[in-house]
Amino acid sequence: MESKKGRKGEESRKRLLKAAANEFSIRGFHDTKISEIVKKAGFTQPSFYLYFQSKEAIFEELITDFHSRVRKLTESLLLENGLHTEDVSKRVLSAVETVFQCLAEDKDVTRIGFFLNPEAKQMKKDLAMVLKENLEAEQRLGYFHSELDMETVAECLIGMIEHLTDSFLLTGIKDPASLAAEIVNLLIYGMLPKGSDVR
Amino acid sequence: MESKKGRKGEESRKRLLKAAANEFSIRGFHDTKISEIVKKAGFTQPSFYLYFQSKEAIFEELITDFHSRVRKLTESLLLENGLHTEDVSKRVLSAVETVFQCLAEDKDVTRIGFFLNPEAKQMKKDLAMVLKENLEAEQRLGYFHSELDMETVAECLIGMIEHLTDSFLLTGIKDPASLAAEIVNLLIYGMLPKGSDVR
Amino acid sequence: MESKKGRKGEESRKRLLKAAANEFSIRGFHDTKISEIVKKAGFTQPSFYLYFQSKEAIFEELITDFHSRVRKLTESLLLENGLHTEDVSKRVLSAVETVFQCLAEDKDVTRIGFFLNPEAKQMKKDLAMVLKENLEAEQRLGYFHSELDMETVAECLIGMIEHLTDSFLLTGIKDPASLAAEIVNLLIYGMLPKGSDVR
Amino acid sequence: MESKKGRKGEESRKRLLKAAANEFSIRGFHDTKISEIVKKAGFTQPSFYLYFQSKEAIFEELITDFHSRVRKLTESLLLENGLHTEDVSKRVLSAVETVFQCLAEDKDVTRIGFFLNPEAKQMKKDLAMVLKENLEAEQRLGYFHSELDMETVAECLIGMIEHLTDSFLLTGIKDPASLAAEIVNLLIYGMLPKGSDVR
DNA sequence: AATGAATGAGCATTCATTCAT
DNA sequence: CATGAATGAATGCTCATTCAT
Repeated sequence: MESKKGRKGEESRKRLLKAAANEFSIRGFHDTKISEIVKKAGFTQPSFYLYFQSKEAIFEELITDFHSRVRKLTESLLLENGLHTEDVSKRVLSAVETVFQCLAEDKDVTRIGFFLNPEAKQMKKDLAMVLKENLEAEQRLGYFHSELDMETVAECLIGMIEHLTDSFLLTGIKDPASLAAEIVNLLIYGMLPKGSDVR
Repeated sequence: MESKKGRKGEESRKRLLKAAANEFSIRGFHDTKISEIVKKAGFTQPSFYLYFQSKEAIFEELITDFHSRVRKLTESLLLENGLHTEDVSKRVLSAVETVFQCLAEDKDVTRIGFFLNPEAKQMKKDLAMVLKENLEAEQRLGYFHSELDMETVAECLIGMIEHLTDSFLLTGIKDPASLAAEIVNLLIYGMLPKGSDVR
Repeated sequence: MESKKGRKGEESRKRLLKAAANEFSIRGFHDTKISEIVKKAGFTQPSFYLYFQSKEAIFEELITDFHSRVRKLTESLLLENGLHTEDVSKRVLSAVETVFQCLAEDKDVTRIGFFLNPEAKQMKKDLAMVLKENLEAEQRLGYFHSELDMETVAECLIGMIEHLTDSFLLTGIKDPASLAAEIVNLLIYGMLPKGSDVR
Repeated sequence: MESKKGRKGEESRKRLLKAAANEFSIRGFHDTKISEIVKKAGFTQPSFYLYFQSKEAIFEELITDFHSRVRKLTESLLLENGLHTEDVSKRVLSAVETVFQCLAEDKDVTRIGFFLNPEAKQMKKDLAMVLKENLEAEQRLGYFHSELDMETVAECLIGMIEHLTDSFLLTGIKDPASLAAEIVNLLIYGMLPKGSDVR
């Protein structure tokens, strides 16, 4: 079922995946009909089953795709942890921007994997943990003040990323770079005016 | 159809609403079956249609409930804008806590109205606008530094609230007060250590 | 699903069972379509699922019906074993006739349970064993000659019953009494002419 | 379409027939899928249609094979009718054994042609008629007692053969010779003990 | 001689909804 | 106020079969 050979088959498969990603991202799992996926891809219904076992299966595959993309992201974030550029804010900025770039790669798939997928919660938790570790490393080096609970910070960061992705990134209103800048600027420097006595 | 009088009828209606809220919040709109709602409420299928026109209708009603709750929230936030306690952070804290309290009132309904509902986006946008206005008022009074784009701040705030609500509030892990404290502490004072030269 | 109350429901269920029995017996499991069963019973498709879980389920139920009928048969055969009328051939005749009568009770169901059902083999084996025991009891009393392997005899009997049922009983060509008479006459007295020296 | 020449083609055709016979005999007509036949034979689906017009066609061909085998059988039975060995029982034995031998030749094909095939009934009828004629010939010569209805006897014989074939021959539990012996012994001499006064 | 790719036609099943009581 | 019984409308999936190479 998935061991077809030729170039053409591989291409048809991709066409179906793309059509499915789009339909799922617009309509959600249940309101997406195989008949629509297949029509969008220019096939008839049975062709679908030439490449995928079921509606669930293709959904799963899209999610798995997203999963592996996120895995690569977390790995790259861990690496970044090592190299220390002169400025903390630059390092954090770079990390957040990397996240947004990853989420911008394939918008339909992101919508599915990051928002529709019921297991997305775990994925976000994982991502939060990586961010937390990076932040704690910086904290130990004295770049952030020591009382901050970095787990909370990481969760807040995830929340911001999530919301801004949904509202501005996937809608095409803003790009990864500026979203990252906004978040980091806010987070790092806080909202109080320059001279105010902090605590 | 929806204006039955008797005490008993009113009670049955509420039982159905409650059961529906729970089912929807667990399973989402499409995976929720009338048959399950009705079973949970201790009725048979036709009884459902004694009180609600359709599956959509009961979902809408739950959303409307949530909507009006949120409307009250925004109104109270606007009012709070007027009274100025000694400390900015206290005022912001109070506002954010109010939001969390509102979202904690009925968890099932919040899940539906804030996360499942496709129109939730608009509601969040509205909420963001109110927060933005409050923040801008404070900013004009010099409590926050002037370059901050308060729209972005408001959106970030919404993101954090959203995520923390989903992960900690609705799961019962944390309460409104502590969640509000965490967010505000982070947002207001930023992450840099006390003595660092800000900008 | 199967715990409906009213008289009417019970009646509808029976109508479906009857229609299904007929369709299955004519067309076999696979060529029988729910749509036909339902049409024959005067319903629309979904009604079917009001009473039966699936096509498999209704087939199973028919088979189970047949099974319990056969079980009663074997029990009555065991009882008959006790009462000894004057004549062996009469006793055997009565047993075989009982079998045919049982198989004639509901022809459609017999066709399904005795011929279509893949588990029919086991049922026939069981039936053969009961017959064998009865025959051996008679044999021990000296009514049959002692070298006969009663297991073989029972199997042959089953074969005859099976074939005559299929060819003459279910087609309505012959009745239980005459079929039983024919078989028993042949079996008991053999084919050789009266005076020939047996072995 | 069915008249390919080459050696290899002929061989492929046979491989398909064999695979089909096996699948059909195990699963029956409807539960047998072309895809399985073809996999078993080591081909891809379209190859099937290189040799057979349809699923029905290959089934028919297998049945026809069986048919011609049975035709040869009946012819040989008619011939045997002529040669009179000293003993009736030996002649009957030989006939029945010939039948079993024929049915044992290719078990898969027998299962298909003798049990699955809806036209098997007619074939059995034909076979019964031949047997009947043979038996009547013997009867006229005084070898069997004259009141016996040889049609019934023939039908009973068919029933026994059928059942024993299904239960013992095709399962490999017993061989043609012993099966024939058991049947004939029972049929010819009957079940009553030697000395009992017959009728 | 054989295959990768695609399709037409059909069927079981599900679910929201209604009718008569 | 409530229910037993029934249905219209979809949709996922399977399978034999064909086309182009």
